[in-house]
Amino acid sequence: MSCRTRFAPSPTGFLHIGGARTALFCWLEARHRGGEFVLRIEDTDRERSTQASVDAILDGMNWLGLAWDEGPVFQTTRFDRYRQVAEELVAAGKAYYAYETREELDAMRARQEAAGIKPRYDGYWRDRTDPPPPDRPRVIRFRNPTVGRVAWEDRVKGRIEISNEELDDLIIWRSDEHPTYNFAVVVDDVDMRISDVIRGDDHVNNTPRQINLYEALGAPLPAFAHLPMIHGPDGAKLSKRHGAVSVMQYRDDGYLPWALLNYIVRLGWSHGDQEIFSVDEMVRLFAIGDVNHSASRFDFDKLRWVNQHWMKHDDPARIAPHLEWQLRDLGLDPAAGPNPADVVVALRDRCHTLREMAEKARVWYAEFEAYDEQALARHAGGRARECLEAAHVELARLPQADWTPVAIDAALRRAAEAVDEGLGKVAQPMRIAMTGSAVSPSIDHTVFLVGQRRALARIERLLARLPTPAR
RNA sequence: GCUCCCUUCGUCUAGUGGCCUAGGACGUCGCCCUCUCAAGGCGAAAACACGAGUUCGAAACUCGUAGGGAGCGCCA
Repeated sequence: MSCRTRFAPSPTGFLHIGGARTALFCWLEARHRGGEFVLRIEDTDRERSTQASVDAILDGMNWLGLAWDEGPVFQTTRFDRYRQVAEELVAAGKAYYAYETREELDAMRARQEAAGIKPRYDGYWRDRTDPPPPDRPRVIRFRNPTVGRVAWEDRVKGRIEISNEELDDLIIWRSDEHPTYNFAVVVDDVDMRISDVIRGDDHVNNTPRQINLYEALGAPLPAFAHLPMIHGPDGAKLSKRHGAVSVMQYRDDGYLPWALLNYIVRLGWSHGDQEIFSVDEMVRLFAIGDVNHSASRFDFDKLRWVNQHWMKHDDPARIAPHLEWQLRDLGLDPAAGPNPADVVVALRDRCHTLREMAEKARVWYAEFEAYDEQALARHAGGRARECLEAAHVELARLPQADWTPVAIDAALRRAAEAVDEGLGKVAQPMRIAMTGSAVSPSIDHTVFLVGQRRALARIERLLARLPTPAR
């Protein structure tokens, strides 16, 4: 059987980090083995499912670049099929009608909990042949085996075994004519010929009853792989405060999609000591069997480091479009300044996200408002005026074709020499002239990106503000 | 309560009985480099949850204990 995996979110929210990693692992396993990856939307719960969530999930998948080969398949389009299978099971004696009301079931559960035993359906209608009572809700329950054990070799966790005595006769068809989750999943996975069910380990407990369903349907069992959870930095469940926001929030915050993938692939999976993986490498090296058993915590510091790594080591031209997106998001016009790829080169050692990069790039796309007074006080006194004047002379002299960081560096060094000072004495006032502050990338790049005309104008602007020396 | 799962530096992890005086990475700290800020280089502190057992030998295997997580719906 060739490899077919699926990612099956329910559209009741956006795609968050946990879902994204599940999707990634499903996608990687399929790609690695040359198989197919199916996207299925589990929208049987009409109350909670929304179109907005469907769109949000699709957006997230697209942004991450996790392309699916089939789907999205909506479960709501398959109700006839679920009903047909449920009725076949009844006809085959593998499922039966039951007529309890919700209130009766709640009361049964309450009694069992009070008695300190695991709440389970008592099987009242399991073997009853009396005619159906009138005016009662009717559901279909699966006739779960009562003896024996269910076991499977989980591809992540190893052998897991549970006694059938722990299971009860689950409802597969609700009184409101909807299938239930555990049933729809199995019918879909069988029909879609899913070979590897990869999902969060909150589903381990569902697996044995699903296996029984497979067997009742006479369907071949897929391999199961249950992924450990991802927690927030504090070890608690991911909440809005930390990771449980939409993956799109990571785009807004300035993370590269492939950097986010690199970070999350290492949550629970590793390949020796390697930390950095391109998407191609992940596909080549990933194997679901190498995934860890234990939950992990989301660490923003490491994500930021990985993101910077990719900003530093990728082709700037590949980063530039993402920076442009951020510039626009800040209300800046990328056309009103230098080539964004050059900005990437100047700033990538100094920031961890594209957001920070765009904010720092502001001075090249718009005039800055005011000078940093503290910077002025520290660096604009002494011989700052002479240094700036010398720099102005040298920079004005540069032919346009020589407006490069290398030539600018040489020019500023000549200026420093002319006033008999170290480069630092020229660089700091220049920095203030260029950006208004005492912090910026190396002075040659800073000046280069401002552009020649604007650079000269900015020197003049600062000179005009400095007190005229008494001659 | 019952069932299932998990447990190596603060965090992500390497480790499949001797290569472990437990390795790497993020973060932290120190030094170097330096036109600011970074980045980079070098270095440091930092972990096998606990207890028994198996074995010549255990981070690794077994059993217990503790701690954490998940599930026990006509939710998914």
